[in-house]
Amino acid sequence: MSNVRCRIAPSPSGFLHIGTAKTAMYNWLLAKSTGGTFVLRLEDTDAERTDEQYVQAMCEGFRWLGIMWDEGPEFGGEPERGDFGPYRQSQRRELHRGEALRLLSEGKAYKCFCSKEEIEAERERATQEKRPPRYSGKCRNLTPEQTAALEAEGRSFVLRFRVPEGETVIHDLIQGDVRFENKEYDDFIILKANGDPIFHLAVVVDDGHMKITHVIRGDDHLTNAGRHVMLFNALGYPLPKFAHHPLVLDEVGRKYSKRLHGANVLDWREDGYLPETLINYIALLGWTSEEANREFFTLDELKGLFTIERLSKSPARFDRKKLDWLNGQHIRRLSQEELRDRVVPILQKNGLDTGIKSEEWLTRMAGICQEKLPTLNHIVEYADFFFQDIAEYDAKSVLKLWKTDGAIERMRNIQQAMAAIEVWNHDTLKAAFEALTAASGEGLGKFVHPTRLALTGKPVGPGLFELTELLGKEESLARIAKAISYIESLGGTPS
RNA sequence: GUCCCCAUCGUCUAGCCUGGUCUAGGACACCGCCCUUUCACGGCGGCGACAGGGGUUCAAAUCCCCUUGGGGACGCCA
Repeated sequence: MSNVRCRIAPSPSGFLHIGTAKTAMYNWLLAKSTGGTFVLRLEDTDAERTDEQYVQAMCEGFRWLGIMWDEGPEFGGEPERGDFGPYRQSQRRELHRGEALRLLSEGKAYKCFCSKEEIEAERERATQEKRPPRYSGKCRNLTPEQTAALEAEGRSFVLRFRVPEGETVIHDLIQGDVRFENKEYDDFIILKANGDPIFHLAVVVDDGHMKITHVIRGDDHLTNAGRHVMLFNALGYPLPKFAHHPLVLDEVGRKYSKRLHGANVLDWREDGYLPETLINYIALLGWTSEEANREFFTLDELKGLFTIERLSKSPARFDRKKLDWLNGQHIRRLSQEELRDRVVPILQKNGLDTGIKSEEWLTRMAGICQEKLPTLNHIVEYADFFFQDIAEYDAKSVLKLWKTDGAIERMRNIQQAMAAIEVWNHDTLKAAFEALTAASGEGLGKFVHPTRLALTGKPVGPGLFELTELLGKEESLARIAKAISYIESLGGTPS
């Protein structure tokens, strides 16, 4: 058991963002690969943007991916776990306040009476004059008398951190040493006028008190890390190790916006992707295995292979095509039973009554589709004909396969051959079709494709003999008969 | 505007730290061919990159600098 403790500290804003998922997974992986502890802490300090429903939605994302926490808040009926709670930032307000006040008493923070409007105006002026927008430090050197006087006036104040002189270095596990001149930071607020802590204070206090040893997070926090290091030092907490990884970029290379489809990891569930696929893909979005030329990983395998050292410094774009490929790989790796269980609900959701078939039959159905499915959702396209009559035949295929000379004769031959089969299975069907081709001297495809059209209404799907066996003799013959009368109704055939 | 980070095929990357083994390897995508009942899978092959410029060095994708490009941060949001 190591003492590694890492955390994911998302702000519950509605759903689990793909970038948050990636950060969470790397932290989880570090914890799991070292026998450490993975903590979930909700950064719900911003009351206006927090809602229990958001928490639920986000945690469902984690749950789907299989990234569970060792310590975390009570949630969805489960009790709080861990000795460092509470795990909701909003419930740690007094601690944050206390630490802020401690900094104040130690002279490491000071009261600032500037109004929001003043600050904003200042910032605007700076931006217009193309200066960096920073707090002027106006209240930094207020005398105790001035402070008392302002307070007596009833002016509200915030607490600002007194940024020390010098330089701050972050020994980042991914980025290397990153140096900041402290001048680059203004005296940032740590406690709002209403007494709530500001993010920077809250994270540092919480990370400190929760004994977090490693902070892996997006490099949008790299500049914040400077503030945090100063705060850790001022508060007298030991410094955790930092690792800032690049953000997930969308397909055009921008920060993956939360408005984009796919920003929510559950969008992918919706689209028929396996959680295994997302795990694998997200891992690859910034990490490579030491073992060269390998892309397929399960969560469990990742657990054994993950090291921070193999995390990449450069940002990666999201590539849908590669995700699709990976999804196919993972689908093919499922057992037929697993695939069945994942695919049946999708059929049901699409109004197909799977209850009319046995479990065993559904397993076989999943099996014959397995090699073909790019996503789980494609099951509808590949197997709907098993559960309902054919509404219409694919027009293009009709033109190509049925609206031709000899189409009817061909179908009748097929009908005859099929009707004559006594033991109805893949092999006997195949033999019957082969006999047909032998007799006609034509390729197998000449018989297979029209039959597929008759049986499924489509040009694509599972292997014909497999599907026909599963459809059953009676139903298959009924559909062939129906197809023949349809072809007849087509009327004259062009030459 | 200021600061920070990044930079190898279209995309994800290996290699870079510890220069020579790199006429730069793999994967996705794309294009051929093969297998084949379509699609998919699989097999084989092809296309395709060290951003540019300066150094350092006998030797640079690998080290240094500049430029360019991309990203991020500058809230009483987190």
